[in-house]
Amino acid sequence: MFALADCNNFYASCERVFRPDLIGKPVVVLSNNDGCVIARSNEAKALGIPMGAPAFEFETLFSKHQVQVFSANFALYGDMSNRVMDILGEYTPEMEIYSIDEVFLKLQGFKYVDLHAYGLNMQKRVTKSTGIPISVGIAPTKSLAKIANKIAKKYTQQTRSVYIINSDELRIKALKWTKVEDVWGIGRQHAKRLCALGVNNALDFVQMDKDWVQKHMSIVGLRLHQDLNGIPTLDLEEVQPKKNIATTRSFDKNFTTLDELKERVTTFAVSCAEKLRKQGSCCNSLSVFLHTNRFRNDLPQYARSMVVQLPFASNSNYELVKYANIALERIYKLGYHYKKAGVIVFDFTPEDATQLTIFGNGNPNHTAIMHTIDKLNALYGRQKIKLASQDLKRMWVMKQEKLSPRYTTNLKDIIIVKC
DNA sequence: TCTGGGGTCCTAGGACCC
DNA sequence: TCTGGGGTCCTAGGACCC
Repeated sequence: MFALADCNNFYASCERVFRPDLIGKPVVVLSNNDGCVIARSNEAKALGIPMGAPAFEFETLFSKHQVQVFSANFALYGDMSNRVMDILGEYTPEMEIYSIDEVFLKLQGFKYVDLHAYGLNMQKRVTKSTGIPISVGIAPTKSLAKIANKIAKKYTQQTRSVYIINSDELRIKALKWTKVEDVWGIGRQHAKRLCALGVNNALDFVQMDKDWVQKHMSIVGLRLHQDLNGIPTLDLEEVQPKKNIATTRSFDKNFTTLDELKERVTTFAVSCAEKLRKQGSCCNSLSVFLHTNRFRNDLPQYARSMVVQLPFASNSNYELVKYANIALERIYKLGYHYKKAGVIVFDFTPEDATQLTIFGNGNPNHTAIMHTIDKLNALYGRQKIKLASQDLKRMWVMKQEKLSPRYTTNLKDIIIVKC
C-alpha cells in the first residue's frame, strides 16, 4: 500500500502557525513580486478567489472581506516542510518527497498493521507537532492514494482527514467520484479530449481501451491507466540530480536598455552557477531568454531565447556570466519594454568527471575561488560577495510588501512568548 | 501601474551513420 | 516502371506536475 500525506493549503497554513489569530479567517499567499495568489486558506477559497488570481484585481475583495495577504516567505515554508517530512519519515523506511507539501510513503510489510489507525496517528501527530494540518490517503497504488487523499481533504469531518481505499468496491466508488480532469496526470488538454468522448470520471477512464490510451496519451497515460486499475505501475522515485536548473524573474517595472538586462542576466547566471555547485554538477549548455509583458496589448511584443554551448563544462560564475551575456547581446533588441528574463542551464556532467583535453581548451580553474565565495556567502549572508557587474547598490529588491518574519530560520525573528 | 517560478518525461521527425 | 535495411542521436514541441 501507498500513503500520500499532503499538507492542507500549505503556505497559508504556515503563516497561521505563528499567527493563530488568523485561524478561521481568509488567508492568501502571493507569488514573487506580490503578483498572483498561489495559496489560499479554505475561507479564501470560499470567497471565490481562484488559484493564480492577479493580486491587483482582487484588492477590493481582499479589503472587503479582510483577507489576510502575505508575500511568499519561502524560508519559512521550506523549514516547516522539513519538520513535517522529518516526522512522516518515522512512519516508513521508504518515502518519496514529491513536492514541498506532499510525500508518498510506501507501506510494504505492514500486513498486520491497521493502516487506517496508522494514518490517523500520523495525521494527528504532524498537526500537533508542527501546527500544519495534513490529509492522508492510503491505497494500493500511488494514483489511487492521490484520489484517497482528495477524498480525505474534501470530507474532513467524516474521514478525520484520513481515507483508505482497500477494496475493489471502494476503488470503484472513488473512481466514480473523481472527475476526469482531477485525476493526477490528466491535464487540461487530455481532459478536454476525454470529455468530448464522454469520459467524464476516472471510472470511465479506466474502462477505456488500452490501445486508445497509449496511442493518444503515450506510455505515460497507459501507466496511469494501469495504476488506477489497481495494478501498481508507478513506484516510489528516488531523488535524482536535476537535469535543468533555472533562475528566472519578472521585473517590477519594464526594462529597455541592454545594461539593465545585463545586470539581471548576470545575477541569474551567478545564481545558476551556485545551484550547480551545490549539486556538484557542471553544465555544458545554457539558455537565455527575455520577453516583453504579454499582458500589455498596447505595447509591441517580443520574445526570444538562445542556447549557447560552452566549450567546456563549467560551474564558474565568471564563465556562465560570460556566455550568458554573449547570448543576451545576440537576442536583445532595442525598442522593447522587457518584463521578464531568465537563465537556464542544462546538459550536465558531474563536477569530478569533466573531460580534460590534451591541448587544453581554455577552461580556467576557478574551483578555489568559487569555493571561497560560496563559503563567505554562507557565513555572511547570500550575495555578500558579488561580481562587480552585478547590482552592487541592491537596486533590484523584489516587491514583498507583506512578508512575514522568518520565525524559524532567523534568530532575530523568533517569537517572544509572554506568560 | 500591477499578472510566479520552478521542474519532468515522451514522441515524432530530421540528420546522420554503415 | 523499377531505387535497401538497418541503426543512433538530437531537437522541438507537447503534455504533465507542484
